[in-house]
Amino acid sequence: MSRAEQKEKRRAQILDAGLGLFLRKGFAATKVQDIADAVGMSVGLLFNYFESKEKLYEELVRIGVSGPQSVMPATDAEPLEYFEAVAEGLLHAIRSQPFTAKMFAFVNQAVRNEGASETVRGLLSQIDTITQCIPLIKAGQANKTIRAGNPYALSIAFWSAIVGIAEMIALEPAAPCPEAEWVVDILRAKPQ
Amino acid sequence: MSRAEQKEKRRAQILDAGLGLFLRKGFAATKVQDIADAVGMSVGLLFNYFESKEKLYEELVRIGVSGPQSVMPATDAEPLEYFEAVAEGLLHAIRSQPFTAKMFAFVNQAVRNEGASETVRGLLSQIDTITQCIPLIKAGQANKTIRAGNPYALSIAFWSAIVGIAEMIALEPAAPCPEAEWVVDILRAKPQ
DNA sequence: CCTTTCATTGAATATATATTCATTATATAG
DNA sequence: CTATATAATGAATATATATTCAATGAAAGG
Repeated sequence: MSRAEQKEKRRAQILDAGLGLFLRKGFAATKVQDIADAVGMSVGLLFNYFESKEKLYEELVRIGVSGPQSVMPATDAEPLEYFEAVAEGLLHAIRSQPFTAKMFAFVNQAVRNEGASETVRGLLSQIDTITQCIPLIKAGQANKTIRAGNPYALSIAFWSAIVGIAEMIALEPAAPCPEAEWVVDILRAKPQ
Repeated sequence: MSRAEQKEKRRAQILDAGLGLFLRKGFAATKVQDIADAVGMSVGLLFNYFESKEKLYEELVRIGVSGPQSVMPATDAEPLEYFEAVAEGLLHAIRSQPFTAKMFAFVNQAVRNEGASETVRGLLSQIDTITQCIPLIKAGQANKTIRAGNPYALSIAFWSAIVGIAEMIALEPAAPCPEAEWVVDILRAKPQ
């Protein structure tokens, strides 16, 4: 293995260990010593790969916001079907890819957490899924596939459930994952 | 106002400020200086009321686990109606009582957070609402009022939604609160 | 092989933050 | 009113943790 490959692998190990620890304990409660221990390296060495704990965190946020889970593609699909597809896709990814589950939960935790650096807040500001979904919910209400009610509140309910489930599965991968359909029923209009 | 009343009032101010800050930033990221600033007192004085930051946090957890939101009363009621009552009651409390909303979100955050002291973990260990609800969900499935599916997964979905909504409303009281009925529809069996 | 580069270490340093304490201000109780 | 208790302060101290750095080891490339 070349030096460059070694370096990249080491970097990935640190990022993965950092992701798990930041998710479980939060930024401030995670010691660089914890991360170094998790990877199996000395603290000093960790600083050869990342300038600071803050920069490591930033890098994870950067990866998170560019990942598939943060993408809300424009769509012409029927709104409720769109939410079904999003829920199916996310829950499937969460169930089958531990890294994706952790990253999804991490980003949503980072969004809520105040006191992040300016850089991090800037990266995260683009993510406001709850607000972005409101027009789609209105469209679904217009064609009677989504129930009546405050669209913002409906978006909060739907995404709270998705994010909460993701956190649970990320922290306890052995727990059974709920079905997407159940969550979509938060939005679905009752027949008649 | 007597000295004793003064002291009690001051103590309550510290607890309330601490609750808000711990909820927003987490234990480690919250500085005693932040709490003192929020109350409008010097750091030194804060230590006349609480032995340490840790003890202040413990006291909040103690209050939280003894509060109404942690109570899962035994019941003979029809299971789905029970979940309807719980959702109604909690969401109403969360909507109308900021302290309750914050406390509910705080306790659920504390439960997930690793690295708490032994004392705190002991206090929190009694709370495992998700597991406690499983028998009730099975009963509801037996009488066809709750949909088929893994009861544990159903409990996760239901409580993830409730907790997520509580966190959202606690952090942004101006946001519209979802209806209890929408959340209960995660569990509700479809007609026929 | 051997050399040279770079990964790696852990102790030393810098920094941030919890906690203490000597002192001052305030207000209660008598 | 005054004496006294206690509320209050903020600078000093202790401690924990991030970051640096000089020294060592290993292995890639010649």
